[in-house]
Amino acid sequence: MGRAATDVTSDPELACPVAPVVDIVFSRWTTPILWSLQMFGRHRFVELERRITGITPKVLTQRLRQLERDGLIVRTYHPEVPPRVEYEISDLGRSLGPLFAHLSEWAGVNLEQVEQARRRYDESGAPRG
Amino acid sequence: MGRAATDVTSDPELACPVAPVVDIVFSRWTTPILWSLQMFGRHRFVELERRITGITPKVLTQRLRQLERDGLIVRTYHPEVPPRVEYEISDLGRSLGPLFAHLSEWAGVNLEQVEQARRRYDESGAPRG
DNA sequence: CAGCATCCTTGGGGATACTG
DNA sequence: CAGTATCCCCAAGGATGCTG
Repeated sequence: MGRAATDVTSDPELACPVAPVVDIVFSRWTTPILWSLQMFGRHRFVELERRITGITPKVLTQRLRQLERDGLIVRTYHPEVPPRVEYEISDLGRSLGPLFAHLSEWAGVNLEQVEQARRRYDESGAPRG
Repeated sequence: MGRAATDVTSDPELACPVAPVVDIVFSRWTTPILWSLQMFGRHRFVELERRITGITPKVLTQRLRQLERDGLIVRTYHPEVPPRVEYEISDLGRSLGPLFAHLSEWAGVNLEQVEQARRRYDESGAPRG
């Protein structure tokens, strides 16, 4: 799915062991989706659509399918009128929790440094050479 | 840089605290680059180009600039003939180490489950509804 | 409601060629 | 060597409209 070119895994020695995870967990929009399901529980399609600002239904569908296929979320179809579909995080998806915590902790500690570096670079740091 | 649309941070309450990190750390090709510098130390441009299979010089330059701007790597220009440029990881970049370890540990434990889920989905799991 | 179909746009990357 | 400069392409993503 997606970026075949990133598949550096073909060369075992030089492979970056993080690469496979990136395609699974950090595709566009996936972290807000997983985050929403993780934090606020079960969601219907529209609820996700509303919660995640800016996403279009088409793309939301695509991402949900991908996440379902990867086993990170569970989709439940209720054959009613009007139809109702619910998405919830799976155990596998929940296992990403500590990882996300780690990530947001890193952000909390270091994001300011990154922005500082950017300011410095933009003012005077243009590459000499 | 890149995906402005992902900037869900505008809405504080619903914001996914992980989102900002994603743009910084998990852009395309950044993890192999950081991984190489982290694991094998200082690199010249060609060395990186050779180590990271499939990347083009143009894109490598782009990513290196981005990482330098974000303060995750340090670029050193040696005014010699022929010119020599060296890239190394910064302290800030090195602070991602535990995170990467966490990621690759998650991969080790759960990647097989993901692939299993995919196989199951592809065989019989097409969304009913 | 929860989507799928269709059309269209865009810009990230790829390929190639060229300099200081 | 370490990049820039161009050109080009395609697939992710947006917009819109329609169904079970």
